[in-house]
Amino acid sequence: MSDAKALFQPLEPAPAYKRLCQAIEDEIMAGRLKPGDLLPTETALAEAFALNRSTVREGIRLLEQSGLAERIAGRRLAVARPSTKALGRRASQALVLHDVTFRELWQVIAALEPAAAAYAAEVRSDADLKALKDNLEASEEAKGDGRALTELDLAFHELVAKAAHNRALLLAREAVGQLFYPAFAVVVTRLDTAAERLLTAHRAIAEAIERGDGEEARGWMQRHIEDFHRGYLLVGLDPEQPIASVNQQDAG
Amino acid sequence: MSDAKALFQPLEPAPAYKRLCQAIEDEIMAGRLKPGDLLPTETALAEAFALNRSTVREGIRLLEQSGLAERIAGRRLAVARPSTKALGRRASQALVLHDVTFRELWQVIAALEPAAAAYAAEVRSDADLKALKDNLEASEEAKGDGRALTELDLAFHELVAKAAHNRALLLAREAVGQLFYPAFAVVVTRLDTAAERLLTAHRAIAEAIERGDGEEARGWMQRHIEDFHRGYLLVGLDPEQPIASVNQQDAG
DNA sequence: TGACTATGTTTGTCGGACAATTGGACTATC
DNA sequence: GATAGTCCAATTGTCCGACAAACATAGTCA
Repeated sequence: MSDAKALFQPLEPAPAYKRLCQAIEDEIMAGRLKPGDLLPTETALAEAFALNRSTVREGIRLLEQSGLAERIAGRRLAVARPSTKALGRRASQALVLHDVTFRELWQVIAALEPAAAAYAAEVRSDADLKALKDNLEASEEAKGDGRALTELDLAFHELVAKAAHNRALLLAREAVGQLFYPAFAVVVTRLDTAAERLLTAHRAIAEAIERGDGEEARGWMQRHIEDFHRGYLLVGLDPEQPIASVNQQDAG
Repeated sequence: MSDAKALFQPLEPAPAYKRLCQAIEDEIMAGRLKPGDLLPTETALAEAFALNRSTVREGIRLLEQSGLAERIAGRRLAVARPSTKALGRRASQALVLHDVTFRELWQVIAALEPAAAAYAAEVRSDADLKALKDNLEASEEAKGDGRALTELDLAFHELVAKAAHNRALLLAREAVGQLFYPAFAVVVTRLDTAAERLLTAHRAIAEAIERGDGEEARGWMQRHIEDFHRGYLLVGLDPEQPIASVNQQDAG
């Protein structure tokens, strides 16, 4: 039994619409279809693959959803690169459905963010730096408004990651970053010292990045992330609960 | 012009098949549809949404591709959690299409793997440990076979991540880990010292995890990852080239 | 009881059809 | 000559109806 399973491949008994999707996907991954290239029209595809247009359309939906193709100018279908945002959204969604806990997410950003800060200090551009400073300024003004400050904090961290000029890093943290929103909002809102500590850390990180001091940036970011964890505990939330339940948890 | 873009939202007259997908997705994310639940049949959905079955089928394809639904027993459609494997595959694909470089991927791994090793040392189960030891044993025997050793190395790192019992971490590294395969194969094959160094590191990591010594595990893992980077350079590959081009690069 | 068959259900695929939208060519107006 | 309006062809979104194959179930037969 197990031998047979190892011996024989699935032999492609997939429905036609899946095979069509796979075929186009292969063309894209092989580089024969480049991002931006227009795909044939549905009727043309139907003819080429000897399938009905309905079937072709189903296959196209798969491509569309995987981000490998998108409607250009509302109409024609063009090859595209899956966007970081969309992928991050999918990943976040999946993590929520898997009841991922705060601890799990925190451990990931605790690993990624300090690294991002360090690399940012090494390779940031002037535009990156300006964006960080603008964010700092806005944060100073939003010090009282928990909701706004939360969004600015998330934005700050994303800007740091962008400054590191590393798309893999950006994608990885995008997936987990968004999920912290509710948790962070609770901490910032309930802990009156949180806003000031946050700003201190952000200022220090931005400054270290400006000076090009990677180790300093890494260290501040690490403490900043650990601070978040402490805040989460102080506010009375349980790190072992699914992140999706933050709204329900009694954080009184 | 730029004002108009900021003023007006897209207004979202999305096609029916997208709205259907969104509607079901919302039900899932709200928890009213749980993983495992059977979705209505296509005809039932068509009736419920007052759409044609063809249109419903297009919407279903979107759900299917996003991993939120899958065919159970070949036929009926059931709510599902997007699998880590599938998500990782999509992410890998996206990274390749974005011409992500070795450097970018390596920086992510360099941040994640040491953390994974440290956490693994703290929370690993006996089964995790056994899997690691089995892998070590197999690796000893495959010392000569570059191809096999490459696969075993990737497996070892995945086992470490699994031992950390952190699904977010697992997902993040899955996306980048697979992409290293060709790069790693080249290094192991061309550098005759690589196999031995690799085994030494793996042994030390496994031992530290067994002892529950997180810092030791982290340290060894970190050096192990840095070693990989050195090997990549020694073999003559350029870290700033897209990872997808490893096969083309002259690594002589 | 267990194997077998009949039947209805559900999906995969097909063919054709039509309205709405869009891009482009063409024309009219200032 | 540039702009606006008009028309036409192409393309997509949606619908309708149909049928074969795979499957689940119940009923049948040994």
